[in-house]
Amino acid sequence: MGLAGHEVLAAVLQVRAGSLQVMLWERAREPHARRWSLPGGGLGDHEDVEASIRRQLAEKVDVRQLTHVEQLAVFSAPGRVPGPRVVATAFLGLVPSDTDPVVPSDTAWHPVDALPATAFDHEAICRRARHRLASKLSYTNLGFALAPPEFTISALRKLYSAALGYQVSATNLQRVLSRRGLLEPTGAVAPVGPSGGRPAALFRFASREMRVTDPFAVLRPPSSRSLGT
Amino acid sequence: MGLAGHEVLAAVLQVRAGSLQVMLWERAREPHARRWSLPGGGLGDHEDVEASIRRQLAEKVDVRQLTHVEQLAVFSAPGRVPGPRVVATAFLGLVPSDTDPVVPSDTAWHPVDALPATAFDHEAICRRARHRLASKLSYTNLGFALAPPEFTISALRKLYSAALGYQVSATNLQRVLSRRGLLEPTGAVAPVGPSGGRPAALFRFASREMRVTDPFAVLRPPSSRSLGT
DNA sequence: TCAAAAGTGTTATTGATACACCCATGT
DNA sequence: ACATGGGTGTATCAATAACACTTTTGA
Repeated sequence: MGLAGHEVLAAVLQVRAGSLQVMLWERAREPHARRWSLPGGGLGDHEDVEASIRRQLAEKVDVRQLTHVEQLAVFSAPGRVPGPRVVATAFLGLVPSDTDPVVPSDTAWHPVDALPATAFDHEAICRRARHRLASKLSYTNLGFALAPPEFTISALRKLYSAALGYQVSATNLQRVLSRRGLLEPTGAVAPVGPSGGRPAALFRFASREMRVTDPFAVLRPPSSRSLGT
Repeated sequence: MGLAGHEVLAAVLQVRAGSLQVMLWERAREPHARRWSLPGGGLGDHEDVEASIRRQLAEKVDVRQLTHVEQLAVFSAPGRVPGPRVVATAFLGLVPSDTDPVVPSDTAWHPVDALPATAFDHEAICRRARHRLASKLSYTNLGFALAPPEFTISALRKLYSAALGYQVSATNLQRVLSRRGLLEPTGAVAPVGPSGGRPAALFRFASREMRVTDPFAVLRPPSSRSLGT
């Protein structure tokens, strides 16, 4: 059984100021000093990889602000970091847009499509995280992890547009999510803006656990209609 | 950086005799003697996890018969195997149905919905592999990895039905795959069976590289039509 | 009364399922 | 001829994109 260093890394994503951003810290020491790096670190002996990444992120960001964590992939190229071989398990983490975690002074948020110079293979991990997020927004209820507990439809539209990288229609977004039973009105309305206009109704996600909502894109099992009676 | 044993494991799936089966070997020694286990082993110092699983599978099955290999997930619970901690990177492997790999005497194929007593967390890995395969058959061209180079529509129907676990219609399967440009006729026809009937036309997959064919189930980007002119 | 923002109704389109029908070949 | 599958045409259904229209409020 090969012995190898094992680290866990997370691309923590949040929609900030209208764009999808990732949390990075600036390396002070070699290797790759002054380059930006994903948070993470070594795997402890008595924790699994998910517990480990949650523990390590707790040093950067309040755990309660992490609304979703999932494995992305293993990165294991022998030369991915200088020196002895280190295998990395990469994660995607999500933080809702209404929080502004207090981060250490070496840590900052960067728009995912304008990354600074990054360390090691961390840019590839960011790309993977972005892609996973965009995919899951389409076929799961993962939007809850980016959104505050309550939000207006136009706020939600901005979140989805930023995360997907293209504009989505508020009208159709509401209808798709409502038909699937993901969205429910709270009954309250948001305060109105400086320039008037109708106050927006507030909504929440019906569930804050990730659930697949579109399991069979095609090749669905036979409908119950043709089986019944 | 935590040091940990690292192993790679693969659930190699094939449609055999009309059912989806997984390759397992029977453990001779403790721990978990007489239980069935996924092929794999330790990660070497100079290979990444994918090279490693391909190398280790080569001992069980001719590499050229492996039409697809992809990462599933990391399994890392501290107690997943007795003794010192071992982290496992699990893979899905696929073998086309027209091959019958020569396997060692301790190794055999088992239908995935009637598994024998399995070792460690290997049953969970098999479940994960099954689920991944079924999902990807719906939104990628992954069928090529289960199918022979040429096949009739009804043979393909049997493959998809076995892998998905429910009957699919030959008519609609052909149309869905053709519309997406995945399937192309070879021009040849298959030899006719003992009881007559029209000879079936032969088809092949246009590409034998995995490609996503249904990238946006919903929340598609705006169509080119509304952007043009 | 007007402007701004929110939300609804309606149509068109796309892509899938279900199913009837026609075709080609061996016996 | 006819039985045995293979393949095609077509009706129907479901979900979504596009867009015009109505509603609600503040200035």
